[in-house]
Amino acid sequence: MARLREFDTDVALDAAMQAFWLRGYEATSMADLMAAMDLKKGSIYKAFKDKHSLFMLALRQYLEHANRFNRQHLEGAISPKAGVSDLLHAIISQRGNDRDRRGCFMLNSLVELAPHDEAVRTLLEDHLSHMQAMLSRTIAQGQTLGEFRTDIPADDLSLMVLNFLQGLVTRSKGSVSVAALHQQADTLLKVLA
Amino acid sequence: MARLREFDTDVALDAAMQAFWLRGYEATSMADLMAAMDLKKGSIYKAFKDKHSLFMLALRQYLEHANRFNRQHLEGAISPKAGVSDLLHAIISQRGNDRDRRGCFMLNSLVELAPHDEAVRTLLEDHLSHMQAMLSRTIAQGQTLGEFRTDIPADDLSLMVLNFLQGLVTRSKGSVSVAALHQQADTLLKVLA
DNA sequence: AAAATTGTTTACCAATCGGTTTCTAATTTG
DNA sequence: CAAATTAGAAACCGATTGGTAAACAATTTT
Repeated sequence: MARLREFDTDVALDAAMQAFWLRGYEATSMADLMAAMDLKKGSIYKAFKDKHSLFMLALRQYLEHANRFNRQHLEGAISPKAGVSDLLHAIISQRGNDRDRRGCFMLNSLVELAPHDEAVRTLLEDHLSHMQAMLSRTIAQGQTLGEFRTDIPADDLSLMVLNFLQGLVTRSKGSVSVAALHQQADTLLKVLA
Repeated sequence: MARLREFDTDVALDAAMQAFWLRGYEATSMADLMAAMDLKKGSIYKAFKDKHSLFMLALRQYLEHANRFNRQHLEGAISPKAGVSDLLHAIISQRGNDRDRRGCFMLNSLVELAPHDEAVRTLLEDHLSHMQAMLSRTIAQGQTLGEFRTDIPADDLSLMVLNFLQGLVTRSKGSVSVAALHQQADTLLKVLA
């Protein structure tokens, strides 16, 4: 080890994530990244190899953060049903603060890159199935407590919630009121009971 | 009028649509479009103004086609509920034939461009609200026939179907079996009854 | 302190980007 | 046929793309 790095890798990575999140992979140029990360091109390439590797790291960081967020809301409530409700409304509230319509970085990447980029595809595949498993566990608990209908397996219900959620976030890329989204979430919860 | 056009505008536009559909707006270069449309650059610019105008025309053409498709399946069945079922399974069947994981051109554009491109955003906004209105009408009919639950307004149910559908198509950008998607659609139908 | 090693900066690279200009070919109108 | 008009082909445009090489600066090891 000789000269030491002058910047914090995590801070720089977070800045890169914000840039990719805002514009997507293709539309984010190295110039954009340099500005966002406040680094010269050489430093970026030395620390993160290339644009694609940097993107993968940024995406991984986002997924870890999203995972923590989801688990906290899903399992931090007083009951399984309250957890599902809390998660839905928390995600919708995030959309309300999203003035640039950035949406969900995971879904953006799924749409833009998953079809042509196998590394992205498998990474997101794993994330989605993990999230579904978590949801399914919570819903199954709620079923034993009588909070959710039992005529449909928890696995199927969790897939429905996930589909609903993904559609809702995608839809929020257009112009929809946050209040309407909250109402849609309540409709889903009613249907699950 | 002097010399007449050697190519069919609609055929060329359809080819452009395929190209944009496959890779998205940013990732599709003029060279890609030239190859897909089998035209030289000059001809494209003379006939379609520029890349963005060409994209808007291609997107409009797609939306018209999608609209016909949706209406035929939704209203061409023997009952409202059969129509909703038909539409869901027809869309899923399309995903099964989508080896390149192109997904839905409308949703791809919503995710990639709607946040930064107002023309795209309003166009898709109109399309989505029109589709929701159509769905809502069909579901309301089904409610009077006793095919759908009446404890939730048709407007809310239609939003749920739309969200579900969008999430499902987005999800199919990863690796999911068509059979699983059909099952998820049946779960939704069960919940609507 | 000298050598070795690593981070930062600057300049540079070929390739490609979307778009235009120029020239030629074809067709209509007078 | 001649003039006018429009389509198509090819060359060309500056700007930008992602990525690299080289020079310089800082730190560790000997």
